Amino acid sequence: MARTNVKARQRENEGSRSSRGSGADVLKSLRKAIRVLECFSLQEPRLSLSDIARRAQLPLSTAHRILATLRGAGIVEQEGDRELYRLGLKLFELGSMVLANMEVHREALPFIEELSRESGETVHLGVFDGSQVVSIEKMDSPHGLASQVTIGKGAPAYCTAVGKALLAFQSESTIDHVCRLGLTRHTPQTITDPGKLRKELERIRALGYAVDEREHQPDVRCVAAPIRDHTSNVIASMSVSGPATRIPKERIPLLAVRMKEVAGKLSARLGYTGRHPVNSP
Amino acid sequence: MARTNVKARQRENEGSRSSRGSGADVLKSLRKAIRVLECFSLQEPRLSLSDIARRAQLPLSTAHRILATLRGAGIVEQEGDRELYRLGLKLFELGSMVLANMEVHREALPFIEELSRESGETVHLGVFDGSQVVSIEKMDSPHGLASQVTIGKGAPAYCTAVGKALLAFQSESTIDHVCRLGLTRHTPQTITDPGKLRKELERIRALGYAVDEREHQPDVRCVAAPIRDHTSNVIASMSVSGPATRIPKERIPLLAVRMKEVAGKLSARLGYTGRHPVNSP
DNA sequence: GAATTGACTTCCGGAATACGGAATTTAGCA
DNA sequence: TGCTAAATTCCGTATTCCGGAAGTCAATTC
Repeated sequence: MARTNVKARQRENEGSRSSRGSGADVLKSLRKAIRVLECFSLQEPRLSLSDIARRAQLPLSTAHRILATLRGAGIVEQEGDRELYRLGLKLFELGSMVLANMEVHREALPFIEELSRESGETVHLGVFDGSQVVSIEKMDSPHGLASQVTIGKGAPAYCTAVGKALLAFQSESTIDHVCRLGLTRHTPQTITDPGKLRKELERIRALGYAVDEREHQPDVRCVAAPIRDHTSNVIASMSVSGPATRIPKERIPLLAVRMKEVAGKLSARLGYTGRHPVNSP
Repeated sequence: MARTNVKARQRENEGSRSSRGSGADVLKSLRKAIRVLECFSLQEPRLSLSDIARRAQLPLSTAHRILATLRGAGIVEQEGDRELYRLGLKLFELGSMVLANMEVHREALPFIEELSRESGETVHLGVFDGSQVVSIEKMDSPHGLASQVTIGKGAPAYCTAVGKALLAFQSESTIDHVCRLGLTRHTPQTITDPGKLRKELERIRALGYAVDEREHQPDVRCVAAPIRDHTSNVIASMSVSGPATRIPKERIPLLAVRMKEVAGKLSARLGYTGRHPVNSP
């Protein structure tokens, strides 16, 4: 009995330590391996053992053991025997499967192309990962400027059109979470006040589209509309974006109408009927 | 001296046991987690706990614990609390980084577009994962037929043009490995005899390009050429492919010249100078 | 070319951690 | 409402992993 209580208490403590809600603190070894993978970034795609050990806060021998296992599975790669590590092909294969199975991505492709052609600007499709926007498709118009955003890389949700169009339809607690992570200023126009952000999201819900008024990159405007699936939940959003000179404020209302129209068509293809949300108890 | 030899032999044994290069049998828990991820496929992207436990040959409770941890990290996702599991966004993010950091992919894009436009056929860029080809980019010509191949999915190395162009320049032991895995017949033209395959690879090395003579898909012909980097190693290959009616045998020599030319240009951009291979001791 | 340095790799005993069978809960179905 | 199949949780055990330390290797310096 005494023993059981001790264990239970230990588990509780561990739970509160992670402070991340519905996660699990179990499988510490696996968590460490994930920490190792998270060390890699677009900026630093190649890391040495000691770099990784430092970043993941693991002893050298532990990091080494994890990397050896990951390498054996093709999840990380290493040129020679004593070279830098990088993420491996297996990870790419697994990652591609995520997209291939994402219905919205498949269904969106023709709409994205159509929008890109008719607007002459860059079109984005993004989903929400709980705190950031992940761009899952982008198409640059041949005439437009190539956009800076990379597919697969996270971008802030609170200062991009795609992000705000998604964030506006998330739960209150999710919005709280994003605010708590901090609203970092990227341009003079970035909304950094949680109160103002909430007002903005309110407006987005009312209008049915979001505008990025040079809030993320200077001199870039975007217009985005939310996409719903058969459960009526907003699961993605779509934007057009371009240099502020080419997308003046006057052009926004028309673009917004068009984006809402296309997002509506796409939502319909995903089974959205406009009825009340399906409750998941 | 003696000691060093013993160690070297041990390493060799491990290598041959796992049959995948320098694997490691350490970290069983991590290996189990990887087995779980490998259960998912394009055909079956959504699996229940018991499906996964069966496929990965794990007890239910173990599989459940692993999935809970992976879910906590966003590597797998689950709609409701008791729904099917699927691969998660985090995996997509990690996977995209692999491509973004792959120099050959970046540098190849303009060449791929050029080839696709001028040939009017589908163009592929692939790399070798040790036993299969992984397509890392593909571009369908607007006039051509949309190809069946999916980016990120592995395809056989021994019966595709991209695959053979890569395989021809791999080590003898790698070629052995591929033969040992089996040369499955896909069409009447598939080369299923290891001896004949070796002859074919020989020919490819001599000519500098590979032809898929309807060996993988019936009535599809491809021509591929290898791409080298600054170490002179073949690291990727590029192909044009189309229906046999539109790519008759007579057209192959010209296509081959063109593919070799483009592959050469791309290799040059990757630092290939045509000098002798850099030896890695 | 010997010695120093810094980084990577392996070893090993202890104990924390993960295992997995069994019990419990949940949901769907008859 | 009771039944079945699946998911989830429990908990004692012992397997597996941990991580400090010793060993190896390669590059650089003197």
